Amino acid sequence: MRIAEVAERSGLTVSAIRYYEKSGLCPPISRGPDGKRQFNATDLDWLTLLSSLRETGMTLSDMRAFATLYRGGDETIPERKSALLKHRDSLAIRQAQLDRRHDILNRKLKKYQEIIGESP
Amino acid sequence: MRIAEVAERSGLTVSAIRYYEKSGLCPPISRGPDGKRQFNATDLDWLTLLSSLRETGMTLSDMRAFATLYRGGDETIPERKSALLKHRDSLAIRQAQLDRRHDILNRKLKKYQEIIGESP
DNA sequence: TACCGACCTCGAGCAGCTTTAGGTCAAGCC
DNA sequence: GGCTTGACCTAAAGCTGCTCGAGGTCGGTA
Repeated sequence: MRIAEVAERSGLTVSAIRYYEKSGLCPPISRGPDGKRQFNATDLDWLTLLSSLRETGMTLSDMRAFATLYRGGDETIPERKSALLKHRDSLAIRQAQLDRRHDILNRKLKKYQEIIGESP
Repeated sequence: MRIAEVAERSGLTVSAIRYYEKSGLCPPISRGPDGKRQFNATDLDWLTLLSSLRETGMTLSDMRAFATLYRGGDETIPERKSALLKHRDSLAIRQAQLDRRHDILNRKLKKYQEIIGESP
């Protein structure tokens, strides 16, 4: 699979994928005879998970820790699970915060509405 | 009002407030005889709104544009309203995205659960 | 009087990419 | 065959939005 396709499917950008590889977030991707990266399904899955973690606010350094666990094989699953649980909690907090901020925006919009007096 | 109090109430950090003033996101805050910033209620309101916009993903440059409109007085309210509407839409999209990512995390957790076989 | 805590400025540092410059290679067209 | 196009490559600099550290000024208090 070409890098452009992986980018589209994982939700990362091409640059971000290269950056992630360079900084050790994913194992070195195998190369074709022309030096181009050739991704397999496992690479795609991993990058998609990384994309989810990143988009939900995990830092690269936490992701690196998670990647290290991953390389440790199945016996690190309980640790990985608790890392994800912790992250899911912080995501829930963040989502609640966004909801509140959303409300504030709505109230502000309502005020503007009252001032200019058009239909919503 | 002291800067520490404004920080706590608005949700910004002390450094961020100073940074926002320096980069023209809020009008110059009045100073006491000792050179310290003295915030009034209007300053607090504005910074709280900025905080909401920022936390929901608006860029500083968009916030600057919004601040410029604000300085233009009441006749810019329709423009401000449409800016906020647009931003609220993009926030909703972002929230939906987060929900999907949240689901992905949950599925991954479920898999781990099945592998290690404990109670959820 | 000497220290503490809260503020100040300015400049450097940091995360997490993105952009740019300069290059390789295969495929498609004339 | 030669030329262009487009997708990829690397390394390095640039960007955003702060944060942190150094070094300094106050007012209050033991």
